[in-house]
Amino acid sequence: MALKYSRQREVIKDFLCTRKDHPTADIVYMNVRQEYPNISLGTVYRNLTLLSEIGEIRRLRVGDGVDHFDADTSPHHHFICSHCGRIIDLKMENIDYIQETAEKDFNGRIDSYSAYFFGLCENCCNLLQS
Amino acid sequence: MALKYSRQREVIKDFLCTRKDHPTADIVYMNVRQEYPNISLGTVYRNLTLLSEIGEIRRLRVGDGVDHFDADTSPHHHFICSHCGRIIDLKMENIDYIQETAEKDFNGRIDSYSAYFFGLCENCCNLLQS
DNA sequence: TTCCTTGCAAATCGTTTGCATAATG
DNA sequence: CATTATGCAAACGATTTGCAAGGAA
Repeated sequence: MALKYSRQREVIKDFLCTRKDHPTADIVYMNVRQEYPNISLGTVYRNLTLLSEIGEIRRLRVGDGVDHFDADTSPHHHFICSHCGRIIDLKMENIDYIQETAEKDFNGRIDSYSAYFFGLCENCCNLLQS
Repeated sequence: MALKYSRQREVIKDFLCTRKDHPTADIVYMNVRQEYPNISLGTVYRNLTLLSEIGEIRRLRVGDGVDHFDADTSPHHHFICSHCGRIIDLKMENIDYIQETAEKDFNGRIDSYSAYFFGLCENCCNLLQS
């Protein structure tokens, strides 16, 4: 299964790189279609899956029932606004020791973890208190 | 929307309390049906949703595309085996300070967080190395 | 009698897949 | 030429919903 070049894949990746709001497949589709009008939704899904399998992007399952995608593959955590659903990158100190904490009393092997934070984003905070 | 008693809801809740493996709606349905043969899947979904909304159970979205349910609503974290998919309760020291860590550089309000750990469970560890 | 809950089936939503065709190496 | 990728549409799996009938307060 050697990878072959595809214009569609390039456009998808490029688009994702311009965004830091973790778009869904559908959002990617709608945007990419403006530059590449007859791309199909299936192709978008296939490429997003492929790109995340080879580690070029990350697939985020934040619990809202829809997959989100992130071109930033560096280790970082996310905040999800319970009001508007926005997903925001968190810049925070390393918390990898929670993995060691979890390993202490566990019979098995822990390889990774994911941490999601929930609450109100700055926008919604202001909006709701006014 | 005052809550009225329903036998179905009781049976669902009772069943969930007997399990610590975080079953899906479908598993709940199949089991409950043995005691209550003509319950419908829709009713199971409706009650699981209702029960989690009033805080009597917890809905877990671990990222496998299916919702799992947990009768244990006390704060605790979960481990998901990447090989067999099993979801296991973790008994571990409190790590709530990761929320404070996250709050430090964040403009907004963080109310909660969820942490999931991934790897191989004890069973699969042994299985795969033999 | 009010209105919450049910069973049933159809609908919805996000995602995946089969297939014939097009593009890459 | 061999093989991967595409567009399209149909299929899929999990979950939700509309509706008429049943049951609790």
